[in-house]
Amino acid sequence: MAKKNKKFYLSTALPYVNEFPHAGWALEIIQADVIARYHRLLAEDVFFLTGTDENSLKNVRAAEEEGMSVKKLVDRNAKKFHELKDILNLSFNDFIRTTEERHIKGAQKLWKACQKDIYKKSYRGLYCVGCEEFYKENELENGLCPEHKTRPDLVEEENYFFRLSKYQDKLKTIIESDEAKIIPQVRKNEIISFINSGLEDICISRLSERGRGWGIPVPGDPSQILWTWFDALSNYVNALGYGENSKKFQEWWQKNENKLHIVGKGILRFHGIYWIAFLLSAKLALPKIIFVHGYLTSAGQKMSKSLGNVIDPFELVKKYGCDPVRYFLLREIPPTEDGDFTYQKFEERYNADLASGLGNLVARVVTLAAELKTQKSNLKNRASKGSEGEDENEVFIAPETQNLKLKEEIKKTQQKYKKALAEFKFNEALISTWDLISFCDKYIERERPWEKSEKQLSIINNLLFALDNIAQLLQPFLPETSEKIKKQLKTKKSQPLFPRI
RNA sequence: GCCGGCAUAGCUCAAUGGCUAGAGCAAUUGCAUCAUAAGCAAGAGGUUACAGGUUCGAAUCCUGUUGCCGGCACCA
Repeated sequence: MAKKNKKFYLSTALPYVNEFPHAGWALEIIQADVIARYHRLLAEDVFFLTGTDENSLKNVRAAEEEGMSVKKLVDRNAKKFHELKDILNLSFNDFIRTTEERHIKGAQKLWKACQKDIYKKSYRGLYCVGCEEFYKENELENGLCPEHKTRPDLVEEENYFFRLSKYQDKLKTIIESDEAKIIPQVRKNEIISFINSGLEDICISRLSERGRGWGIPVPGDPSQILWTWFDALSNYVNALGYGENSKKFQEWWQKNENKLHIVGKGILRFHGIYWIAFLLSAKLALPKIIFVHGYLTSAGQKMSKSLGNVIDPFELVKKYGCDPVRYFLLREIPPTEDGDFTYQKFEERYNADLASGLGNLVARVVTLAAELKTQKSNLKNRASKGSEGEDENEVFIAPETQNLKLKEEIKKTQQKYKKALAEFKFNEALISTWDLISFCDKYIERERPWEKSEKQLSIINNLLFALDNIAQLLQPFLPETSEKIKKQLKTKKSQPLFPRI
């Protein structure tokens, strides 16, 4: 009888596809990938979801600027986002686009499930015809549109509203008690203080003509489309088959405790409040954890087209390779705060940690092991010809080591690593791993395994054992490098992992 | 403006109110030569933003000042 593994569901946010992906998005999806791979290592069944948000008016406008149909634009850009899978070695299981039938069906089903909390009301706002956008009073410059320098019209239209106010107390309890846990604490506090300031009902539909008909129609009222956030958030259940109430949906969402959303700090409210409220209204299960990461800046500034400082993950990988990019983002950027990218910092990290640290250690150990292997097989050949095959095991990764100090060091590293990952502290998990690398360098220096001695074999075995463990720890972070190390330990053929820059 | 957070070595960050405030990177010197000029060791680097206060004792707690950051609803 096959044992049922623990299930683990995680999602990234869905990025707008009005532009190509930048390195900030790479940060989020790489963080998610590490968590997914780590849980697979723990022998859990993992479902890792990502995708693209395509119904936004932003996409309509981007298409107009480029003079192409919206469909064509979102197809082209969504493809680019999906290409990151190969470029960054991502292991997501599903990629949902909000223009897919399964999504549309699910979003409309969620709307109907929330029906008792939805009502129609007229909405008044300041509307700029040029921008085709509503502005708030404080967004205007001297009462004029900042873009067109014209006076916006006071427009009134009927929209559907969601009774968010009704859920205020319930939401407060859920967030405060960690029934849906927001990590880190500062973000949780922000959400609580936002709830405490009083929740008003929110508008969850738009007039269809404002979006040129692009968007998901409100069930029973085709003159309106779903507000993009009501639409987009439902992807987390739609990909599991909420639309047709599939077995998959029941197993992975309704009956599964381990559900994680990974989001950027800018969209926390949509997840920590609105999404929870929609789920409560529809009487669906709630996510367990919402992990909120910071943003990636470029040379200290926000990445923007006009500043020309946007970091392109495709270029980065082309120049340095996939694992160095993963390593930098996970090691250098504090997981829950903003972190900065510069080429100088990138290359410093690369040379110090990857080339001189990990790469050099693997090279020296593999070379030592290879030399010992050659010596041994020469001796053997002189004694008796052709007893091949046994050599392989002469110098091999010992399944155990007798060196208690090394054993203890590895155990200590594993514990720190585990604790760090449970708290999404990717950088700290890597720091512990690099402490073990440094321990090995000191061990080599002390034991001098390049000198012939009786201990030589056991020293090198110990090192191979340690490196095998290091490769294992690196697997979620640097999957390709982890494989390469394991292969070199086996074949004893040294090949530079990270050539110095 | 209101609320919250942060300020520690050149850089990135540690330090339940308690030993001489610690690591890594960068830089200096010595040792080593298995290794990708990589490794190891040592010394150097500090008014813990500033000014007060509480305490036997403060980076840590309190007050004030300065600076930076975040949140403050429908960003369609």
